[in-house]
Amino acid sequence: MYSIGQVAEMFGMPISTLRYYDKQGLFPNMERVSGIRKFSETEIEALRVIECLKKAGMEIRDIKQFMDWCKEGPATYPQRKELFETQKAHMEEEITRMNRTLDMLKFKCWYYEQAIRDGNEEKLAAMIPDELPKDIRAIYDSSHEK
Amino acid sequence: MYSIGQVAEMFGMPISTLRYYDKQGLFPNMERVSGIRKFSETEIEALRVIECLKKAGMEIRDIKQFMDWCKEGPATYPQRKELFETQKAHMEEEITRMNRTLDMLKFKCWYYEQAIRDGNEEKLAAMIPDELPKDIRAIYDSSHEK
DNA sequence: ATAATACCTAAACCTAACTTCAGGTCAAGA
DNA sequence: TCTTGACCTGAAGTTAGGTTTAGGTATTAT
Repeated sequence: MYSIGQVAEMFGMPISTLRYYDKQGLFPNMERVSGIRKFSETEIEALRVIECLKKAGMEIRDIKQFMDWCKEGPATYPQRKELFETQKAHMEEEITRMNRTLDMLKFKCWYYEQAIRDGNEEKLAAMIPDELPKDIRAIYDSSHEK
Repeated sequence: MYSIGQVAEMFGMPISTLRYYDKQGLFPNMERVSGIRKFSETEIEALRVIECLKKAGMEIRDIKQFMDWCKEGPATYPQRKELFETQKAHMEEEITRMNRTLDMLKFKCWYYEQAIRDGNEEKLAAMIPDELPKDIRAIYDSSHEK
């Protein structure tokens, strides 16, 4: 059994955040001894889950939903699975999108390297092939003004 | 030359957002005719850049900085390059982190598939090898309570 | 005895990026 | 003429995910 201060220390997060999570219902089983929160292994594990799910971009609302389903028992396995399937699809989409953005950033880095070397952007215009993806061209074109 | 309404239509965004961007200084060269905003090709291009940079997770503040540097001319090439290098590193880190999270989500999907098939989680305990990354074990362990 | 800690609460505050609102200008159409 | 529609402004409201504040309790150290 840990006090809120100990848990905050363990996870390197402010006490206020733990109280906030509790208020949002993320520790539905937490005990109290004369008003004071007692974090058991259950809550420690829940906190690890919370960190994971937050990294997955899940909102507090949805994390609470998950915690509530866990509390309800095996009948909610399908819902829990569905939740993770949705989250997985979302994350895959995000990664795809981010890789596209990364390509653009790489192009921009290359572009400015050339521009610095040449002293101006004009010579570059001729070098940029027309088949660049539209968003990369956009970012290229826009660098023209002034 | 486009009106704010036309641009909003073109980009599928609310007029209020365009006014907000303008107020934040993202269109430093925009003309006005008797108080009314006139979006030229320059602003259209700027808007495409804004969309790209927002996807890269850049804040409005930083996008404004970039727009201002563009206005200042070639002397700011190094700063602009630096901005994109930083953003690129940040995005690469993000992608790495997200792939780890994705692994966890895949595990969770698999896990619940088994749990649903078996009807309970107990049989699974024996199947989970000890060498699982800590965060995956955490999410596994936590599914135990109740 | 008293003062420092560690805990508690409700409620106000914070930031980013918008959105909504209330009130005003101006040109074109019925 | 009058009213509709597109534009303008500053200011207030919104949402998420906390953080800070003000005031209170309970235990421990001096």
